[in-house]
Amino acid sequence: MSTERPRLTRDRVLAAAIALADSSGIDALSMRSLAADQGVVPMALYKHVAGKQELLDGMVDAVLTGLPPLPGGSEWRPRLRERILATRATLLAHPWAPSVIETRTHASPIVLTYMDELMGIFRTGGFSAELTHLAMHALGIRMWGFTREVFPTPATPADPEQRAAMLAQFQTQFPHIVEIATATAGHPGSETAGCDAQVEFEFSLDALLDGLALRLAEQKASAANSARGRQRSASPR
Amino acid sequence: MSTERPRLTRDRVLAAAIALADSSGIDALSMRSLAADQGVVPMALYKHVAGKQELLDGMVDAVLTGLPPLPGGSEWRPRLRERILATRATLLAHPWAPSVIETRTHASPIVLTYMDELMGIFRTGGFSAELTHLAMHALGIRMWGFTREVFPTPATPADPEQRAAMLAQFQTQFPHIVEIATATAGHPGSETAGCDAQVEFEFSLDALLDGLALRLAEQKASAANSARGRQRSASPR
DNA sequence: TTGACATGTGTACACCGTACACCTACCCTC
DNA sequence: GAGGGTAGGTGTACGGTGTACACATGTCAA
Repeated sequence: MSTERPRLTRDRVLAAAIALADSSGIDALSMRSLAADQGVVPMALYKHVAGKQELLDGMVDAVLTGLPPLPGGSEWRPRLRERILATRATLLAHPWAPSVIETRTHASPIVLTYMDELMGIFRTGGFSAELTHLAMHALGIRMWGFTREVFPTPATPADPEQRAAMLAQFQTQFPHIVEIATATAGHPGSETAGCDAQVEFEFSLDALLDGLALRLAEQKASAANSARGRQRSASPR
Repeated sequence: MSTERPRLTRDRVLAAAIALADSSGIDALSMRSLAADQGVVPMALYKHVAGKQELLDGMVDAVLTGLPPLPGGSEWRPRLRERILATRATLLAHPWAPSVIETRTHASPIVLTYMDELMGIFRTGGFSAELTHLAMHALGIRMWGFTREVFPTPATPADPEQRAAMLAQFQTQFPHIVEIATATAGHPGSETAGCDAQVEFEFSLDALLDGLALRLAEQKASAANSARGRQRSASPR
């Protein structure tokens, strides 16, 4: 008579964890709350998941499974751009994903595959192994389609009079912040918590890709130079 | 006879917290461990610090206080570069700083001052308010002198035979990762936890600055264009 | 039918942050 | 000097966390 609840599965546990984190936030996701959500005692989860860290690892893997297939072609830049923006689109559905990804300490095969594919895009695009390494570092967390927003806002007092006074003080103390905040006040959604708005992300990504394109050109030029040098020093022999 | 311990101060609490986090890691820093370290009961700390979050805020502020003065001049690029690298040098002494900064939700006046100064560097360098806004987003967490390393390594089995088998499997499954790992194996310190190695950080920063320089040139070009346009349409009147 | 094994339970432990009431020792004022 | 307010430190307690360990149960194979 107690066979109402379907049997627990690792996949079911992960799906429930994702759903719970999506709806109630990552802070509300504890082994206990997840167990209660599944109508089960906390320790039951440990039969399907080694612990909380492994649960989070699995959640990331499960989300990454939804990624579209790797774009083909040999032009590194559009391929990379498309890939990263697709990842962004996938992760945007899960506000907790950025912070969880950032705190992972071990890469699962799925994560490794993702990174290997990105490196492959660089390599087939003409980047040397060395330059690919640096480029991956330059991408950093941006390879996951988001950037950590470090634009925290100070607490504003509720009383409007006090707030006006604070704004006046701000005006003299942080003139550029006020200028930029007012200049871009019309942008809705630029205050998104986990991920920054689309336009800002694309700006950042494209600026970085410009820088990498310059480095690739330098690499090709120096390779051509050294080839000429080798030819020159080899021919007299 | 119990007057051995000097009186607690907010500054003393913050200094003790920083020292404890430096030596034992940020995970070992709890209100209880900090209190024990100071020979005091946990709740005593709350007389000087509102709570744990405020403690962490204060730790960041205390570290930032050690920053060198803002470099002068009007050339945005060397100024920005010097500023950020100086911040990096300051934060490198505190491995916990990156993760703590990332989790702050409110900006203290000290943090706001830092960001305002960065914006000032852009503005005096010719960036429009709008472009400065985007540039700050593009800097993102890199404005603090580090980038989150998202290069986690999978757990390697202790048994050498198993490890060899794993490496062989890696070779076929993640060829680019292996290629790049072996190509850059000689770099010591590239596995640093919180901050990436100096060369990688500077590469990333410079690549990004290249991209921003291009955007600044575009902005100036379009401003000149629209000025010409205005002149042309105004003169007939 | 029986036993093995996977699945779920119950209890317990050591932590965490912090609310609240209390005590104590100092400094300032009369 | 006496008195009192207050800042600093204490003790206890509550609700939360992850998870180790022993035990019960239910399902499938032999």
